[in-house]
Amino acid sequence: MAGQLTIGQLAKTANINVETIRYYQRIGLIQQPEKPTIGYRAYSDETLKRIHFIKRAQQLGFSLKEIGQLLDMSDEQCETAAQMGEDKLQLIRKKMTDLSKMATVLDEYTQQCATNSDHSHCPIIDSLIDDSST
Amino acid sequence: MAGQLTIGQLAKTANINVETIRYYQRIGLIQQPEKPTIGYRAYSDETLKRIHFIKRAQQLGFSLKEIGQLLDMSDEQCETAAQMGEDKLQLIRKKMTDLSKMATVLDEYTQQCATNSDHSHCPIIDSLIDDSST
DNA sequence: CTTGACTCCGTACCTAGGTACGGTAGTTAT
DNA sequence: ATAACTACCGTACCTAGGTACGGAGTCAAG
Repeated sequence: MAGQLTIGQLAKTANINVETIRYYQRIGLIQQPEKPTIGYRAYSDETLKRIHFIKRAQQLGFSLKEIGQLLDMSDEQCETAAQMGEDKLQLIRKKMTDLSKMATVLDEYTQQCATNSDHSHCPIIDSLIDDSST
Repeated sequence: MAGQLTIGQLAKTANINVETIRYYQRIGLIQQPEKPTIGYRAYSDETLKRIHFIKRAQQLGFSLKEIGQLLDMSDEQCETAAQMGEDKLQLIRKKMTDLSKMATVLDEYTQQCATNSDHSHCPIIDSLIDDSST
């Protein structure tokens, strides 16, 4: 069914903004259908699938640029896709350890704040000023 | 010592770009010293400390806007600082679980790629297109 | 006293991922 | 056929965190 949607219908179906679709066209992520002599441009559900792809890939942490590369790949380049996946995985793991470190330090600071009886100083502010732990 | 640095010296000491200092001044994070009639503006090591504060707070995941708020707080507002710390901590933990989910899915995909013998299809691409798991 | 390095200042540009505006053309409902 | 929606299109604007440029002033060394 469907297969022939106006940009507004496509936007609604994909749960995305019309302007975003137009933006994706501008940056070459999706193609703009030919404009018919009569009526509006018709979007196929190929395009809908493509948008779903984009959104899912975004959820996995891929940038639009990387998503473009993924979309440009044909199946022969499975290794490239796999490599990109692994690279991204590395990056995610790195981000996680970074965040973990942040959390540890922040947690320590807020704990100090909670048990702070001297109200003339704030441990958080002091820590950031004095550089005793970073 | 020191205490009287030119912007270039300050930048070098703080290991930061001159333009970045000027940017921080523009957005009000640090104050621009008065321009003397003769010579260049002189930066104190108060400013240096402030930059250190900014950089450390950034490492903890605070935005420049939030850092501005932290810097504006006097010690009476320890509770506010503590609250901001806890809020940020929550956010970090949320980010971590999100990343963890991403990693799980990505890992699964790349594993499938590694054991893929059918070279006419790439599991990563297929997964993103077919939406069988998201 | 001139050359090179540095400061000062405003303004423009950059990435990433969009959102908003405004005029015109085309479509649908009454 | 006229109002009320949409589509179409270019362009401007937004956040965040800067970086780059260009001209003019200033300073220190040779």
